[in-house]
Amino acid sequence: MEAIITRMQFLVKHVRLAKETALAEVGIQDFEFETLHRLVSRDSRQATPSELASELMLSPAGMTGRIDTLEKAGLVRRIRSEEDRRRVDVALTPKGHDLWQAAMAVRATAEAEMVAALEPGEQETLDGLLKRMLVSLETARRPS
Amino acid sequence: MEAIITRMQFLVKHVRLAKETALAEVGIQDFEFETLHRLVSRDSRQATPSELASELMLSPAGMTGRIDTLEKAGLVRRIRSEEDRRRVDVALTPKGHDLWQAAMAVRATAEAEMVAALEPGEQETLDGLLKRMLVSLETARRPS
DNA sequence: GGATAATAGTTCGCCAGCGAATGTTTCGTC
DNA sequence: GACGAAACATTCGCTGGCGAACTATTATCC
Repeated sequence: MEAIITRMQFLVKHVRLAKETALAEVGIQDFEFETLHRLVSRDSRQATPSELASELMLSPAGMTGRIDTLEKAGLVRRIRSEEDRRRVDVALTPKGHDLWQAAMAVRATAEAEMVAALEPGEQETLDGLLKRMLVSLETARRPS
Repeated sequence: MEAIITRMQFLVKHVRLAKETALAEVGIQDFEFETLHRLVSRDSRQATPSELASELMLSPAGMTGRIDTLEKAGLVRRIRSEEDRRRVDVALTPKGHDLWQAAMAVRATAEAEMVAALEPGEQETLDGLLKRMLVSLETARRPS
């Protein structure tokens, strides 16, 4: 039981390092890519910092920092919302979209390396188990 | 396939946060506990920084920082090796051992929460899959 | 309708970890 | 036996992220 967590931690760390070195070839960092990825997965290609922060399990302060970096690199731009002027929309720039696309290719190979040890059927089993654990955690956290 | 990695990352992050808040009650941080834990799991109750660094997947510089913190807190002490004077042995102090023991209790409950969603049999399945992925990564990394 | 609370984002100070460079000590080799 | 290479740990500068305090805007309620 304890082994499960330890092993997962190592696997995650391993894959993160592999991904980082792979992404370096495209000239982008892991946390930048991850943020762009969340943006792209949205229909509108944009989201508020709060939404991103919660999806990425990041503190608001940390999110601001990330967006700063991305904006300075020209991959993203901030747009103050008109209806609610407290809010800010983070929108993907064309440059950001291009870089995301380039990064997608190298990322896939880096991540595939880890799962390659398992048969397709086993991968499904694994995914199912992980999903159930996640769902259980989400629902357990709700009442708080 | 991509989902597997994403879910694992979230689970790991989740359990790390839960563990951190739990460990705070005992007055110890996650990275401190993790280091103590590695020390305790050794017969001699001590290890060199390099050994710890590789076991914890940490850079040498990061390891030095951790040991500094632990030493300042009196949980650990540095002993220069006599045979090889480049080496340093990190040894657990009585205080360190006590704190580790207290931390073990709260940690267990925090980590168990995550795995609780699965039946014992499923836990074994999961552990087996994870283990195989780890072994595969280790052996693949060897030739480099 | 004006005081008060809640919400969204940012700033500030701090910390753990990294990479690169450094100081020591030991090993290999000639 | 001396000298260059390798091994260990550390220092230094930097960076991403966090919590707490702050600002600005909107919602609530008497």
